[in-house]
Amino acid sequence: MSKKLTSRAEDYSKWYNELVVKADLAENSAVRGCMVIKPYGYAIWEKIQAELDRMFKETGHQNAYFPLFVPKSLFEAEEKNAEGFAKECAVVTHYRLQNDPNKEGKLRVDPEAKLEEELVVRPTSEAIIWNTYKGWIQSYRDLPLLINQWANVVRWEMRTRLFLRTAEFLWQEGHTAHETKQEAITEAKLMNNVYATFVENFMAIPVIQGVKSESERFAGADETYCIEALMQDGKALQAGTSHFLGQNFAKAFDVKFTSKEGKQDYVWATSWGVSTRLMGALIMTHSDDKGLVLPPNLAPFQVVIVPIYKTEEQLNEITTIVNSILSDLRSVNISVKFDNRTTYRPGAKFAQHELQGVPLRVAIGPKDLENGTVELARRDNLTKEVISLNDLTNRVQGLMIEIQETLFDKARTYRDEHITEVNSFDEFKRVLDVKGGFLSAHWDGTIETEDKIKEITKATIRCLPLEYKEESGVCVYSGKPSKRRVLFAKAY
RNA sequence: CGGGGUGUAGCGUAGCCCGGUUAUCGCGCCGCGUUUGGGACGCGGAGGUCGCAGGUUCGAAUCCUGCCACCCCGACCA
Repeated sequence: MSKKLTSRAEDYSKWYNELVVKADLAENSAVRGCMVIKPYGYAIWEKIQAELDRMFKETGHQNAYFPLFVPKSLFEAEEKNAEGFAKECAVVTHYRLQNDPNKEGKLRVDPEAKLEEELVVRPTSEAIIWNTYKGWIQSYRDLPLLINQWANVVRWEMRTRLFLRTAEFLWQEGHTAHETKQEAITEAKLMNNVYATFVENFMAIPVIQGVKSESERFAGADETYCIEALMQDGKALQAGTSHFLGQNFAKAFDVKFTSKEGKQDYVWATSWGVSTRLMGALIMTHSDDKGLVLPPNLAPFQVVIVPIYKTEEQLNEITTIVNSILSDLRSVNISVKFDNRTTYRPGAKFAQHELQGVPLRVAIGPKDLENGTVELARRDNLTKEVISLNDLTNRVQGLMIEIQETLFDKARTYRDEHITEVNSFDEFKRVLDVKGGFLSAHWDGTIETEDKIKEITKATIRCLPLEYKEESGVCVYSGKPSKRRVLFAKAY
C-alpha cells in the first residue's frame, strides 16, 4: 500500500483488486481477462447506471434487451462493422457436451453437436438490433425509435487491462433510428453531451468533447463523437462515444420507412455507449495512496458514522444520538451508514472507509458525548474538524457540495495544466516525453501523418475538440497548412 | 504471436546457485483473555498436490527435459 499509485493502470489495479474487483480468477485461459465485480464495486456501477438511466429517460429513451448471440450471417451484414470487430469475436460453434470416452470423469465437446451456423457473442449489438428494427419500422410514425440496452459484451482482445479493457464488460448501448440525417446527428451530439454532463457532474471527471479522426472512428460510423479524459499519469482515456451511423446499418439490414410524402427511404441511425471503463476512469482520476476517493454524487455511502466507546453504556448512548443523526441526514437525502460492527476497532474502520473512498466520516466518542460535538473527516483532503452536533446536518449538506466541487476543480486544474500547445515536432516529442498529457497541435488532416506520428511517438489523435478556434498554422509533422489544432496524447 | 519475467497456505514471501530433519517469516483466518479517539496485544490453533508431467538420485521446492498459467513490454483495442 505504500507504493505510489499514480503511474499506471496496473498500479491502481493492485490495490483496487483487494477492494472491488478481482481479475483473472480462473486458471483457465478461456475466462482470462474477465473481471469479478465485488459488491462494493458493483454498488458504484449501480450508481452510474441509475444516474445515466434517469438521464436517458429524461431525453426520451426507453430500455429494451436483445440477444447475447448474433448469428454470423447477421453479424457480417454491415461490412465495415464486421471487419472492425472480426478479430476479437468469441464464437459459439457447438451446443452440447458429452462424457469423454478417453478420459474418465471428463467432458468433451460433442462433435455431433456442431451448430449449422456459428453464433458470435456480441462485441456490440448493432447487427442484431438493426435486424430487429427492420420489423419494427415501417412508417415515419414509428420514428424516432429511441432505445437503450444495459448489457454485457465480449471482446477477445489480445491483451486485457483491468477495468480499461477486460474480455467481458458491462455497458449500456443506445441505438436510435431517425427520419432525417440532421435529426440523427443532433441525437448523437445530444447523447455525447449527456455523457459529458454525467461524467463531469457526477463523477467529477472533466472531459473534452470532440470528434474522432477517421482512423479512430467506430467501425461502421460516419462520425464518432467522444468524451476524452486525462488520468493522473498523463495518459488520456476515452470515456464514452456516440456515433452517427448514417444509413449504413439501415442499408445493410434494409430498414426503410414510408415518409409523410409516401416515399420510401432508409432511416438514419446513431449508437452510443459507456462501460465499466468509467470505473477505471474514476479510480485513475481521483485516487490517492490511501485508496479510492469517491465524489459524493457517486458514492454508495456519502457518510459513514463510526462510534468510539469503552463501555456498553457509552455505545448505547452513542447509538441513541446516531439514530437521530441518521434520520436527520436521510431526511435531506444524504446516504449514510452507521458502522457499529463490534468486530473491528475504530482505527481499522477508519482505514477501511478511506480505502473505499467514503467522502465523509463522522466519529462520535466519549469526548463528544461530554461536549455535544462530533468529529468530521474529509476523504478528499484528509482534514478533520470538530463541530457541534446541532450544526451537523447543515455542515454535511454543505460538505457534500464542497467535496464534489473540490474533486472536480482539482482534476480540471490538473487537466488544464496538461494541455500544451506545441508548434514543432521536436517540441511535440519533448513535451510528450517529459510532461505527458494532451498536446494541442496542428495536423494536416491525413491518415498518413497520423500513422507516422503514432509510429514515432505512440501518441494518437484523441479528438478534434468541438470547441476550437480557427487558426492557420502548419502541421507539426508534415509542415503542410492546417486551419485548426487537434489533441494528441498517449492513450489507454 | 514476438521480447522479458514470475509461479512455494487466502495474500505477500524465505529457501533454489551449492539436493539431506517436521518447508521460513509476515499479514489474514479460528479460540480464549485483555483492549477500543488512526490499521491493538498476549497465549493457543488451523491452513501446503512447493504450477503440472516426466527424468536423474538412497533422497528433489532445490538439478535436467517438456508443458501450462500469469505478469510486464509490443502488435490489437472502449
